[in-house]
Amino acid sequence: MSIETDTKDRILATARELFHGRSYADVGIKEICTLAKVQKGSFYHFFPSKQELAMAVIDDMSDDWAHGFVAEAFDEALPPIERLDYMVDAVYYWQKAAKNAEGRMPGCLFGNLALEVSTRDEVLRARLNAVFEKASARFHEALEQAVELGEMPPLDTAATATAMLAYLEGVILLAKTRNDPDVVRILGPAIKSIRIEQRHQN
Amino acid sequence: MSIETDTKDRILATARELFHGRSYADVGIKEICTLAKVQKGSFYHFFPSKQELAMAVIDDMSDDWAHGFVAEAFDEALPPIERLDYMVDAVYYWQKAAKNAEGRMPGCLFGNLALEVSTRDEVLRARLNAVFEKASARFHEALEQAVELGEMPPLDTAATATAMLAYLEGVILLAKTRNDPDVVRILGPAIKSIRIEQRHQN
DNA sequence: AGTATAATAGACCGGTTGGTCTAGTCAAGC
DNA sequence: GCTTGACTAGACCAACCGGTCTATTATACT
Repeated sequence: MSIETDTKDRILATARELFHGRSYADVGIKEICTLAKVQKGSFYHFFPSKQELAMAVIDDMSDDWAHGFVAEAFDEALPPIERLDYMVDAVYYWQKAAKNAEGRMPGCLFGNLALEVSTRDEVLRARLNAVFEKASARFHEALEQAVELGEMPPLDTAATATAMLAYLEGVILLAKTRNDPDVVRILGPAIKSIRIEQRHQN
Repeated sequence: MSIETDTKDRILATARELFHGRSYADVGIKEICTLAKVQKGSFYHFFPSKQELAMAVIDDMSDDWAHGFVAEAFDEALPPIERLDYMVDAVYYWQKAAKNAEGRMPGCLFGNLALEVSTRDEVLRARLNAVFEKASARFHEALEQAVELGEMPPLDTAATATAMLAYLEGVILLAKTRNDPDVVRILGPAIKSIRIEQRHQN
C-alpha cells in the first residue's frame, strides 16, 4: 500500500463539487471521471457504485464541516448566543462566495440531497438524517449553555435546537430559490427568536 | 373543441404525483405515460417538453393550494395567529396521510423541486420563486392583521412572513429526512415565535 | 358529404446512463 | 527475476432518456 495516489481524492472532490452545484441525478459518473481526469476502471476500483460515492461525499463534507467553520462557529469560547450569529454569518459568506464564483447559489449539499433522494434511497436518507442530528447536537449544546448562563429563559433545548436547524435549512432553501444570498443575511439572525417551551410531552 | 377528454388532466395528475413522491429527474416521460395510460404522441401533443410539463404541474398544484387548505388556513374569518397553527396542522395531517398511504413522507413539492432544479433551470426556478412569494404574501396579510389587532407587537411583517415560510419549509425538509411527520407536529407551532424587528434597513 | 383539425398510437432516433469486463501497468515482497 | 495484488485504461453493454416522426382515427364545421 501507500502508493501515494490522489485518484480517490480527486474523484471525491469532483463529485462533491458537482453534486453540490447541480444534483445527484443530474451528474453522471462519466462526467465526474472526465473532470477528475480518471477512467471508469479506476472509478469502480475505488467506489463500488454511485450510491457508495454519494455516501463518501456526504461523509467527506460532513467531516469538513465538523472540523471547519461549524467548529469555529460553535467554539466553546464564544458566548452561546453569538455562536448562532456566527453560524448564520458563515453560511451567508459561503453562499455569497459560491454565487460570485459560479453565478448560482448552490445551497446546502445535505439539504439538497435529502430532498432529492430520501424518498427512494433509505441508506442515503439515513446517512443524511445522521448528519442533521449531529448538527442539531451542536445547537443543543449552545442552547443548554445559554440557559445555564441565564442568557435565555428555560426552554425545551433539544426541540428548539432542531427547530433552529430547520429554520437555517429553510432560509437556505428560500435563498437558493431566489438565487440571492442576502436572504440569509436578512432572515438568518431571526434564528435566535425561535423558542419551544418545555413540557410538550413526546 | 370541447372534445371532452381528460387525457391532459390524467397526465398532469400522474406527473404531479410522481414528481412529488420521487423527483423531477427520476421520473421519465415514459413512466408518466404508462401510468396515465397515454401514448407518447398524445403526451407531446399536450406538452411540448418535460420542462413545460413541470411548469404545468407547479401551476396546477399552486392553484390547488391557493383554493384548497391554504385558503382555509388563511381564512380572514380566523384570528390571524390561529391561521398559522391551522397551516401547520394542515401540513402535518397531509404529510401523515401521504406517509400512511405510501410509506414515505413526500415533503413539499415546491421545496423539493426548488432544491433540485433551481441551479440548472432558470425558468423553473423563477416559477417556484413566484409560488413562494405568493405563499409569503398570505403570511404577510395575517401578520399585518395580527399587529393591527394588537395580538402581536410591531415588527417587520414582510421579513417575518418570509421567515415563517422558510421555517415551515425547513421543518418539512427535516421531517422528510427523518421520514417522520411528527417532526412537523412538534416543531411546527414554534413558527409563531419567529420575529424580525423593524428597521434593519435594506 | 367533404374537409380541416384535434387527438391518439407507437415505431423510431441519437445520445446517455450506471455498470461490467478484459487487458495491461506498476511497485513492493520474496 | 518472479509473483502478487493494487491500480489504470478504455472498449463494451443493455437499458433508458427526452424527443421526433408518420400514420391513423375521431370529431367539428361548412
